[in-house]
Amino acid sequence: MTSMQDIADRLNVSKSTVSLVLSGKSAGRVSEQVRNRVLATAREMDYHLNELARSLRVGSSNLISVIVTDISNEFFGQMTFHIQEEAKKAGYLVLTINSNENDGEFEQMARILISKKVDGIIAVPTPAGATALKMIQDQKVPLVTVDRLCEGVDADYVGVDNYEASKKSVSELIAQGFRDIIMMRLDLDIPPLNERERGYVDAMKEAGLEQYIDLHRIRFGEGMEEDLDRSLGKALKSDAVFFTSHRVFTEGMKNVAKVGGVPQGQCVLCFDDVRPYMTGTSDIRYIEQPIAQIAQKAFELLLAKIRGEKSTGRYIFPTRSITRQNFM
Amino acid sequence: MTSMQDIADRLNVSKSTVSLVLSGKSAGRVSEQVRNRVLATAREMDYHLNELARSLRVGSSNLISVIVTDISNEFFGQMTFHIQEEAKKAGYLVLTINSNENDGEFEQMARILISKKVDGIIAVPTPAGATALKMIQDQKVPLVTVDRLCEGVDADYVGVDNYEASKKSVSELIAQGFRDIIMMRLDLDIPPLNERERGYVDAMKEAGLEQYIDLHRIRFGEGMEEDLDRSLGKALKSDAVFFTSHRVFTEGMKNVAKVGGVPQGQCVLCFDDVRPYMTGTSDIRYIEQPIAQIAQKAFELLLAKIRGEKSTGRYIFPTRSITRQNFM
DNA sequence: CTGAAAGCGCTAACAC
DNA sequence: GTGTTAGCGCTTTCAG
Repeated sequence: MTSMQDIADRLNVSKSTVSLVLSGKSAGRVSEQVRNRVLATAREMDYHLNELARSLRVGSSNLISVIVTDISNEFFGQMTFHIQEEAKKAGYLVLTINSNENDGEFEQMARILISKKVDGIIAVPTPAGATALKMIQDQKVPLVTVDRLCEGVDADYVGVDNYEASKKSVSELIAQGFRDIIMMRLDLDIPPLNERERGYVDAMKEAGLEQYIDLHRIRFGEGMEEDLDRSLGKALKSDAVFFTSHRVFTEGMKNVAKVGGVPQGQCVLCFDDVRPYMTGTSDIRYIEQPIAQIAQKAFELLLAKIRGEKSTGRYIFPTRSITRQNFM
Repeated sequence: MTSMQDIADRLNVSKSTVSLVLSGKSAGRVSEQVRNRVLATAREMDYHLNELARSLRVGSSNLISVIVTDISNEFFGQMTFHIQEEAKKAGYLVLTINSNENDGEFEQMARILISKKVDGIIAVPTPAGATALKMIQDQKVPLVTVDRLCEGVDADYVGVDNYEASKKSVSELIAQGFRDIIMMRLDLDIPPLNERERGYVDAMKEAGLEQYIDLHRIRFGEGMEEDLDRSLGKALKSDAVFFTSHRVFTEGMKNVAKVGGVPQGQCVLCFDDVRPYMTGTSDIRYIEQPIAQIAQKAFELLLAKIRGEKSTGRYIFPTRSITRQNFM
């Protein structure tokens, strides 16, 4: 394919002149005439810049990466989408990576990204992702973590107060007369889920309902459906069920479909937007995280880091409890 | 950061030797002793290959790109996910790009990807994406198109028979006694939606139900909610409503939530997996596209192209109609 | 078995 | 205003 040299040869100018023109740095340094001829031949010869060469030379790739644990989780899908839109505005492309909640994959991917010389990484750490995060930092690649705080790693973080959000929503349910509230959570040892569990447990205790506390741990991946099947029998007899994440909710719903739907009078509570599911007569509510804001903040922090900012911070955004009333 | 030269200097060997070892090409060309010392110091000095330099030298980046029109559409989200998994196995990373159904963005992104020297592109073309596709082909970047056939461009294509799938499902509804079946489709001039519409219309006509044909076009983006609001009044009074894509379905469901859910006895039909929505007493069915297979085939074709395959082909996969019975 | 040297395509000093 | 030159970090002949 055509290179700057090719254009230079054709025009009998040097490739530095061509470079100046094509990279828009010709202002006052190249004559109008030459400029136009370069531009014209570039078009004519169907020239496309070789970013690889440019990146190698200038030491930055205009590429960032977003590593999430499960892209098929709508929450992360949305987050990635918003980060991409922000990145696009700033002239960055984004490599989307899926770690599948797997520490090994996370580390391996971090290694590859370092090699690729990405300009920065926004990551949702896997359960034991600290080593990978440290490797990223050792290589001086700008890093911001999202959704899950990783203790022991001094990196920017943006997320929500999962404990408070969970506790508040459960307390609301209790105030409205629900007693037998059970919780379905994934069997992953990650801070958000642990916090949501703690919020639930504390809310129940404070209301004197410890005898109703009922926690179901659902395996992530292999065995999920089986666990869901087993737990759902119990769930169907309760007053309310609290799904602690979008993924366990949708999977749970597939199972609920098998047994004829959510029982009359039961309330379903879920973390993350499930608006499209609030269609029937059943009472479905959810806790909304401000995804767009989280994504925006994460990218903003990353950009600051890329531009040399040293200090790190933790940013907590507020959640909202959504009940159907909000739509009427 | 450490380079091969640094390691070479430390060991008093040449960087070519280091390169040989580190790229695994040392078999029988470098002594066991030197090999081990190189490996050890590389680890010690925390060496990470600079892929940019390698790519520039060898002329390939181990990077492919997937361009979809709307990543927040679950169908495309899943597709991207599966392509990523396939790519990972083959040692490729994937740049996920969102064109937002916009021809201009599509073309601009194609241009950037060409500059980035991606090894191949899997694209869902925008409505008038032919020029961008041609540009990609002119630059000899391997290309396969998915979901939407772009007439006038000789590229690999993988998708489903939208006309047949739509017609068959509508005919089934009619056979089961539904008459007043209305269709909700996005206002995008793209082959799959046009085909699905044609399938619906033909099924209705063949059953002598042309007087019931009722097509609602919903704007994509700005105005979507407004259009949905207007159309849904009508929809609620019909026997059945056919949403032609996942996006219009979920958006529609948000609206349905406002008015108290799907009316008793009404049937909702949709393209693409909506299993988690089949929870209530309402009759929800869907047409399933074999996403994983489509993704796999697309990547397989791309890989073949990357490896030099010249001929192009079109691959059509079968769909399945899913009704609740399948889950019992 | 190991080293020297060229070059991928570009940018940025620095000269003229 | 324009050209020369060096060099980003790597791979790959080609010698020895």
